[in-house]
Amino acid sequence: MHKLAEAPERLETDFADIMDKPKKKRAAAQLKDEITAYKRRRILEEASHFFFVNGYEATTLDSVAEQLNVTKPFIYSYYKNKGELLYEICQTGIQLSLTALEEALSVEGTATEQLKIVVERVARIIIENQRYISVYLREEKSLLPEDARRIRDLRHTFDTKLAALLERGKRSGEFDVAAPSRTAIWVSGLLSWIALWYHDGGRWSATEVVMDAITMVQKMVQPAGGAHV
Amino acid sequence: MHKLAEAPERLETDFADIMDKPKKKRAAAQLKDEITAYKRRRILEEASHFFFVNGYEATTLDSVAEQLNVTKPFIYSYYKNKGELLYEICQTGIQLSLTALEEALSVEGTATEQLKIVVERVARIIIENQRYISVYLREEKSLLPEDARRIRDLRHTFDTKLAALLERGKRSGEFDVAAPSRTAIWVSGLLSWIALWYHDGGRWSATEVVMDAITMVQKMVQPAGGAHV
DNA sequence: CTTTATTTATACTGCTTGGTAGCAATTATG
DNA sequence: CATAATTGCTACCAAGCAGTATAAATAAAG
Repeated sequence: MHKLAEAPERLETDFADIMDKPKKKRAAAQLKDEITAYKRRRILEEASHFFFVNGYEATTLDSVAEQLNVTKPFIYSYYKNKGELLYEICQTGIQLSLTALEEALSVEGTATEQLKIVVERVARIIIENQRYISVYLREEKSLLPEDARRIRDLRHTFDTKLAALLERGKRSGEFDVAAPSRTAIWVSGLLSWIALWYHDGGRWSATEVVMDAITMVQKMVQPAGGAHV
Repeated sequence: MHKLAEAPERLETDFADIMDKPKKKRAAAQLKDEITAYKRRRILEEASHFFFVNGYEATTLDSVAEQLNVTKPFIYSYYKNKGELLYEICQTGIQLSLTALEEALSVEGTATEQLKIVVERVARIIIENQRYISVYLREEKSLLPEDARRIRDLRHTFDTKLAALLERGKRSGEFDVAAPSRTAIWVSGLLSWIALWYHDGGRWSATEVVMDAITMVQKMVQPAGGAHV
């Protein structure tokens, strides 16, 4: 389930330090960093689970530690406090969505084709990372103001790039949108809503939800005269 | 700002008691009940404000009391505990939306006309009662299971009635919706999203948001061949 | 003007929990 | 194997807060 090999996200390596030491030590240091990163990820996963199920304030770090079969000070040696944990969770969720959008936008195609790919990929990412994203949507008020700000900036970037795509489709005549920047917010809202609403093992499968989302968004931008082909 | 005259919602009057007493006493008892109801409303308002801004768990009843220039035991003489306050807030928000929907549905007209009225009125109610509704969306996990259940039932009623309207429009050929019950959920989600996203004094006015919501929903149900007239 | 009932405040408790100081165990190093 | 360094744990504290027992103040009743 959790392969250690699976790439730590951030190796906070000290370059000066690395260059000073022989190869063996460097390799050892890298492995250690990977292990550290892995531990951080595991803590984050379990924390996000509890935050998702019980809410941020109602979750005790003792319960998170217990789930990991460690103790609270263990967590504190990897994160400076509870708030940092929340920030990482929220940031991760939004960053993943933004990355998914950017990757989808890099696929060549008409605005219509691109929009479909965007909605499909982002919706999938949102479902896969539901915990992270819904924790963000619910607990934004628990973030430190500067942390909340940073994440809001990411969301704004998301909306802006989406708006640019709609603008392109509008100019090409594929879409009928009065104000692309405003429509982008509704589309982005529709996608976010999935995180709050989707329930694993619920009435509808992930695939059905993704397909529905595509249909809904297509209709939201479709010209009154019918879909562009 | 807060007129006492403005009708208490629930007069928990004991009828047997009332019938036993002369008119004067009955009138006095009624006034007392109105005052009690008013106090309850004021507590609820301030509590919802704090829950909205800081979150449920992060809000202390001492701070709510201070805002009202009373003390914590005062609150406890009108609500049995913090959880009851949360329940009333969440319930109020969803009940208002449902009532708005039902009233809108009682207006005669084609499915297209009715849908427009529904979206307009519900969106307005959601904006006006944003605090109550967004507290519900964010703090559902903090509710007691049975309370959460009761409110989910209200939401389900909402979605079902909305689906019936879409079904009617589908049969009349006004709407193009593959599965009304599923589309209803997206529409209901779009409306709920307003509570999380709208910001008083933000970039867009309440009226603009309502108009946008109408447009979006109309497009979501509009047949590929263009809007029905 | 008493007396009784109601309403609100004072003052407290018990518990939870974020966070930490200092110790034990484990691992790496020469 | 001895020593150094890292990593994790035990045991604790201080603060915050939901909830309450009880007294004071106020209003109603006679």
